[in-house]
Amino acid sequence: MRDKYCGLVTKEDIGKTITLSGWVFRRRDHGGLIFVDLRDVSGIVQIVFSPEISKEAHEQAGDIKQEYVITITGKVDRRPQGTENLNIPTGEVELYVTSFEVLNTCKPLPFQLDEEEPNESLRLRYRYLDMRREEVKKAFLIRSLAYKTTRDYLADSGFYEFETPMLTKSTPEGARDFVVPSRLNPGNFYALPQSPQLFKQLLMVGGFDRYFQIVRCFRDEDLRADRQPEFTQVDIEMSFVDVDDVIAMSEGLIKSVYESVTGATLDTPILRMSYDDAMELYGSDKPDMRFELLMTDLTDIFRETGFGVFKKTVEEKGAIKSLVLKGKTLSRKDLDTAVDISKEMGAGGLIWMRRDNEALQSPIVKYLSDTEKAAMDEKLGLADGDVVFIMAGPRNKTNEIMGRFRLYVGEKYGLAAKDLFKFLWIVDFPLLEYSEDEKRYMARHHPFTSAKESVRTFEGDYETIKAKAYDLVLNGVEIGGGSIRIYRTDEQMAMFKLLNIKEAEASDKFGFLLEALEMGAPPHGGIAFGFDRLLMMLLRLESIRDVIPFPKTQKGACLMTGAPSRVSAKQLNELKVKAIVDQTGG
RNA sequence: GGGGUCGUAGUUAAGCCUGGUUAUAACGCCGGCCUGUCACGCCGGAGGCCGCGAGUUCAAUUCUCGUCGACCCCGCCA
Repeated sequence: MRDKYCGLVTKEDIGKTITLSGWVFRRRDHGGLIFVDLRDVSGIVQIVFSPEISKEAHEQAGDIKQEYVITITGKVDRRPQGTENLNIPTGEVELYVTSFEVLNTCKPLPFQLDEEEPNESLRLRYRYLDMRREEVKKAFLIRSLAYKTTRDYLADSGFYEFETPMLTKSTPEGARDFVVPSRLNPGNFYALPQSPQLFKQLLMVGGFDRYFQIVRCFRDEDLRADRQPEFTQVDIEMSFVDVDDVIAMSEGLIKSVYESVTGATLDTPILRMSYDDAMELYGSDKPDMRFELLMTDLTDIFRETGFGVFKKTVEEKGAIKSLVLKGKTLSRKDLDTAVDISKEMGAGGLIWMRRDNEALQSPIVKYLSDTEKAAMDEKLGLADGDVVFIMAGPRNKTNEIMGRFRLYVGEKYGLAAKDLFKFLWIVDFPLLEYSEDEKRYMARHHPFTSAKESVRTFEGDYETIKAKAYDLVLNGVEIGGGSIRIYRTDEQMAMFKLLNIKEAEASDKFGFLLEALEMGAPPHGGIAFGFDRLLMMLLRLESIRDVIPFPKTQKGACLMTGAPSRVSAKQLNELKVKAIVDQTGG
């Protein structure tokens, strides 16, 4: 049906008569001559219908319209001098059509493929048309390349590829599960995996040493620009490793994917930062490193202050944190806006200071002593024109809000160079987090994460225990995370105890894992990368939907198929499931 | 669960703040002309429940409320 791809016709083909097949992209009918850009996955090539070559073909070509599928036979020729199109790879040649056949017609399109991007709902409803658009096609071709790079790298590094069950067991902790009723076991449900976490650990117990899987995962939580209910992870687990081994392997993988996707070089090792430093300096566990704008702790300067807000913060052992914005001119209105924004973010307030004529100007400057002002000048290295933003309050909360405010300032004043890729490892996460809701400690990562010291024998403040867990961050977005796992039953049981998971519950939910740990489980650990997110970032796209062929809307709907939808009473009966909402009407 | 933005020919947008005659443009579509275009060009034409429902008003695309849908954010979520 064809001798080669449209986009691959070259000067080498001049003089040959070849057959091509594809879609009619654009046609330019000059009456006497008709030009058509014929498109397939590889690109486009210009074909010419001329009455001098074939009167019949030229006449019939009047009927072909946008996106008709045609197969043509014609002679490749060099374009007449002066009519070459250097904007396309095949622009020096064209085909004179001797005969063609319409393989399929196409109704008028719901949107044009070569113009402004249509509304996203429309794109998703007709995703198969949207995919014909150049930029969309490109994203999916690159996605395919990224699969290959990933598989090649991991296979070359001694990893074995496995598939793990999609119909599996609901696990507590973590995200809400999607559940699937079991017809053979009425009243019982499978859960779709949030990740293959336990299976990959069991593969290590099974002795496979290095596992990977490019795997679909499911989480029934609310969607965001970078979150879909089903998404793809590159899931990895390794035996006889510690943190540095997993990180080194990961850097190799990320480097090869990054380089194949972007064509640029990635220098490794990637910078590492402790969770504590990230929170203190950037107010985030996924700092955007494309711009500096570090937070500086001013608490010490105001130990003896007379200014009420700061005084109260010091007394309550809170923190006074600041950001210094250099080289930007802010109006009073800009500053007021910043205050409003900070309040929307949950700040009690935001204090701003401007340094002009070697003096600080601020609504609160009259409450500050000369010593305090001088100390600020020195600690922040202030120069005229600098703007200082200050927040005060409980340390963790203030860090987080200031961190979000930092991102706002970075965005508003264009501090982050758009073309940068800044990778960062966050390490030494706290193992536990106290949940006010549940009145107990929760595993920050998951309950199989090992600590940097034995949980079994630990005494003291549990919140100070650090986990052997790590996240990979790119431009302020988490693109992967993992940990070294607990591999001994006694440690695992101690961990469950810490999390207030009762022995009965533990054995009900994870009995198989606990048993496995008793049967010669090797030390092991791993990581999982958000494949869609990584691609989204590397392609500089705004939404994860742009790298997923058939994504869901924010309400979890597929606009093309209409899923989710109601099922028949018969289906529900077979499943012994009763819907609470009315199945017949709205 | 909460906050916000958007919804006007097939498509992308303008009009709406400040209500009033025939709702505007470009692309697409239909008809005609055109032998070197490549976002071809020129002439002509058709195409609108101004998302849906209610309210205010003499009068609503325009103002108000509700609702549906899409998107962004918080909560939630590795």
